[in-house]
Amino acid sequence: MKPLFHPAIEDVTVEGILYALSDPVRSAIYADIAGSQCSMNCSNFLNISEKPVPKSTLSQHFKALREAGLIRSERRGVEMQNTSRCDEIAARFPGLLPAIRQALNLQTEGHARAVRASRRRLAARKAKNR
Amino acid sequence: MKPLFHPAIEDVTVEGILYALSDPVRSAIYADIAGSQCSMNCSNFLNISEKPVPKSTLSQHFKALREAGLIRSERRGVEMQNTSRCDEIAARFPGLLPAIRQALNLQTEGHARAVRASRRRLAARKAKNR
DNA sequence: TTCAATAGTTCCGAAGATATGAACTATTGA
DNA sequence: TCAATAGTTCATATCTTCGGAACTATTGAA
Repeated sequence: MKPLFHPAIEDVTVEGILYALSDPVRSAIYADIAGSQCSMNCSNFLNISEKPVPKSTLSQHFKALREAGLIRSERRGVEMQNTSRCDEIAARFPGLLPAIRQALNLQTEGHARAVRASRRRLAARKAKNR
Repeated sequence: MKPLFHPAIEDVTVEGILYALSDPVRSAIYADIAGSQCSMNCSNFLNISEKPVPKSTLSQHFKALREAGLIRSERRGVEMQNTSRCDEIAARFPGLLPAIRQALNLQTEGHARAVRASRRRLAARKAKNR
């Protein structure tokens, strides 16, 4: 197998990072990898979205994250070990990734809150109509 | 003319912001608009890049920034007045835009430094071969 | 009012990017 | 050696983006 391409940290661009994280599937994958101490393999993410993501698509998403410089992928036996390169990126662009992560967290919290509120409204309406 | 669409601030997404700013022309436009007190019209940006950007393309870029929630565009006489919505976004996603702006600044500084160093090397080589 | 100038938008075809099923490669373990 | 597992690559259908040409809105001058 061809060795996978990883850019040198000085070739990593802000635009590349923003683009890689501008896809909901990729930002979810990245959040998982960056948030967990241990490394992750691709198959962990087949059900990351509402509908399952095909593995060829998943492979392309990992490639995009890799080529943006966000993750490092190394073969470990039969599967891939994916780790975040956030320390390197923090040295080059301090504060960028934490700010994005925080914003993504706020957004999912806000979304969860909206879903809960909508469930409450629905339940109230049902109770009223009983 | 149809009134231009601007999303409500609660419909603005992190992914949308990242995507809008992941294009070098758009991030340059946004940096200019956010960095200046006064409003900007589109024609200011025809020469924002190395090669001039056609106005139809520029119009699409403004649309992308608008629909991501980053700017507000209003007609002021014959031209458009573009202003940043960064205050609204700061209330929803605190710290996100400043972090991105800082990273983009670091990157252009780094690039300028690399260009200067390369010019110095070139000059040194010329002097040596004189 | 009419016309020209200015500033942008919209339309549309070409070129480029993305998603995904199918086929392929690499590794492990039986 | 073979099957199972994990992921990549390929081919192609689909979606996006770019940019020239045509169109729209506004202003100011004749």
